[in-house]
Amino acid sequence: MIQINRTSILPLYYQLAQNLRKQIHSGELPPGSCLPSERDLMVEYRLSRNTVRHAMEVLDHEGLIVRDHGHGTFVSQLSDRFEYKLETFYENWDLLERAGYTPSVKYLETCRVYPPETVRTALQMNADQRTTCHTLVFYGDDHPAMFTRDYLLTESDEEFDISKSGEGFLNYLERTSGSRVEYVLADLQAVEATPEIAATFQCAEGTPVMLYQELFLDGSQSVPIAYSLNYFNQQIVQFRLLTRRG
Amino acid sequence: MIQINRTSILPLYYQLAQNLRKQIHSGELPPGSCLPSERDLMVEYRLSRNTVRHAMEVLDHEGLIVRDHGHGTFVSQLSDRFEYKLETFYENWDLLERAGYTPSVKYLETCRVYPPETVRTALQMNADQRTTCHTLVFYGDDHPAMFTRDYLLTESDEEFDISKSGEGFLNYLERTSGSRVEYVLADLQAVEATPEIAATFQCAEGTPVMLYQELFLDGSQSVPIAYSLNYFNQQIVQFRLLTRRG
DNA sequence: CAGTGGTCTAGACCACTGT
DNA sequence: CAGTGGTCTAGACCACTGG
Repeated sequence: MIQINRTSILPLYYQLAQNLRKQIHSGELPPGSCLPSERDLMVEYRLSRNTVRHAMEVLDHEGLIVRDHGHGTFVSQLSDRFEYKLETFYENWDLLERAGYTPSVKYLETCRVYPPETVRTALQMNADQRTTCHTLVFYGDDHPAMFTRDYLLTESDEEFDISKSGEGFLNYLERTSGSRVEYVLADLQAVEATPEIAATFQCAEGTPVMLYQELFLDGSQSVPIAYSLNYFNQQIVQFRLLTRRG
Repeated sequence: MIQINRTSILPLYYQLAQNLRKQIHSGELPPGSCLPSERDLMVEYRLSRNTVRHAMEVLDHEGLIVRDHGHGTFVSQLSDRFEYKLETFYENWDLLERAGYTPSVKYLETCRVYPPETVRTALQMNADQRTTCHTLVFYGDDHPAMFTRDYLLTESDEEFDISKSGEGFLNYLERTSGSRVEYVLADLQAVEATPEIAATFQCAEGTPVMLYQELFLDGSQSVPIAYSLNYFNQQIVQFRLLTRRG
């Protein structure tokens, strides 16, 4: 039960956080239940108070626990009511899993194209440059959930077929670009379903759909890596997020 | 320049963060510029390293700075490119200010109503209970930006006219409910403009608009305080958010 | 009151970056 | 190499909550 590997490369606070996360997700620590006090965890895991607090801060920021001054630390009662953890981004695949679906992907095509102007400027490109463009459809329990078009700066025209390789998009992106994706600047709009989207989602043309655009950035926030257009089928996935007071 | 009040009620890390925030917003520390190292700040403000790091963590979570291991800490180059700070929520008024508009509000009406079922269940109400309902329109530079309908649990049928009182919605909410709003569970949908919305936004009926629903919660996450329907005019305000790797 | 989380110190060592 | 941020310790005192 108590498992901290002191020789691991992983930081101790990280291992403790992961341990508690598992206990929460497994139901061992159900929503609303009380966590051991920081001092108890100190003794139990033989860690300093600051290290225990570091772990708690991580879980706190994720929205998984609530800390009540002078009272105790409790498992959030909302932990299963939002898809978007605080301040983190997700791959479409993971979003579907979090929403309780079994994800699958249909790969449509890969090609080299001159991107739309919004994409071009976001990626800081010249007008004569082309991008690699992947088009995919994600399914949740075989219902069409997301229509995705990714524009990559890399020259590679390697096909990206997640359904075959099993490789996540972020992994693929980082492997081909050599950069680590650290930030995503996202933009959310309500738009009318184009014929392409309507056919995919089996809805009427002009139906309101959510367009989620993502600009992938490295740790310096100045090197764009890719741009992504994601149309969401609201029947399958919704945007639910938990925010807190500033 | 160096101003830390050691007798203040405010924590030292908080004062340091506030100091740096001001220097960033004033342009004294422009985007991309390098902050003093943690050890320099230690000496400059006569604080321990941990306290300095605590301040940096706060700014980091806000997305205001970027920390680069072995290199330095820098002011984010995106600080003006997203409306939603990480993990925090905003009042409509503040959103408009952040987007560069001069906000104003038109107060439409206050009444006691039986709320829609989604609202009723979110607020954990019985079918025979009524809510106080406020309807407002927010303007940015006199353009209609948000159409808002708030459902409050409080009995009060006091009119809430922000344009007269100058009181923020959160303040009003906390004053009348006696609870402090600590969390907002939000839900984002693309919907067709109803006749009411179309008239307000001066767009065609059926145009896709963004519906942002908010459930206001107290610190325990178990006491609902209010529910809010916000229709956003995408011509005026967009949802742009910065997320980071989990 | 005892117990909780919140703040703070003064050290230490490590991992990483640039020159 | 010197300098940066990342992790960790072992203390201390405070502010708050409940019985």
